[in-house]
Amino acid sequence: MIISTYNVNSINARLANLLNWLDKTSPDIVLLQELKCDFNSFPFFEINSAGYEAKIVGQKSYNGVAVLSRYKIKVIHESLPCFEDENARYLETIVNVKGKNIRTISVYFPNGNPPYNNPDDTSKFIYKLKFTDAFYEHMRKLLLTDEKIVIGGDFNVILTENDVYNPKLFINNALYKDSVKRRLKALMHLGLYDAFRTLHPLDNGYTYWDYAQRAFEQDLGLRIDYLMLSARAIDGIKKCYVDKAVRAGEKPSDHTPLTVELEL
DNA sequence: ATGACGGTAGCATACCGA
Repeated sequence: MIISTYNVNSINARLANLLNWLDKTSPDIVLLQELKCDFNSFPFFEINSAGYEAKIVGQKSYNGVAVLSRYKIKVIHESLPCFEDENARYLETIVNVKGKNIRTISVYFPNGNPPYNNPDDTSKFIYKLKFTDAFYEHMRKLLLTDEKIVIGGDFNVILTENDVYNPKLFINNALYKDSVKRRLKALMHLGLYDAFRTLHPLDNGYTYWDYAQRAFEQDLGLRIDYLMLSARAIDGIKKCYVDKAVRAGEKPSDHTPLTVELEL
């Protein structure tokens, strides 16, 4: 079972890139973020033709998340329960793989930094914390069960100094604030396992490089995309890796896919 | 502190991102 998470930064701008990657790597389940399109603009025909069912929560211009699968997908939640949100950031599904259920969640956490033209505006940061708190509350309930759960997403959190090319540059950044890191650690203490770190304690594991200043060529990256697995799911882990070739390819997203291989 | 650079909306330039 191969499961990937990928922030595509517009699925329509990334369609050739995405289809090429699906063809080459053939994941069973893909969790996408930042579709940047509404339901009617989503390329269902092309995705279905590639052999994948797609369930999506769309939004014009911003956000948008999807679950793609070679197996049947049942939608459970199209937004975070108990959280009023106009943004499309959360999709929870159950995928039935040869009689076994796996709960899959695609999530796009808020960035939280202020707009450039208003650096004192904390409203986006407050929204980020509220979204994260609501996510925690939902996970607390979900993780009382004994299910196989795989969460893939752009968490917009730099957890440690090993997850960023130059920690000093991010001291005042919303991705690296203590209150944000504390919340991600609290989530993990509920029983979510960081698949990449479990297998690779020392590698940087960057999944994002800024488009500007040739950041990718210099490996000025951030590890902000995560695959978080419940205990039952991490039990079967075989491999976990970042697919840097996609970021190096034609017309890339600023993120690259992160993949886990598991026994169900 | 600002702007790289890229995407969207929509037609010039503003907003968003991490």
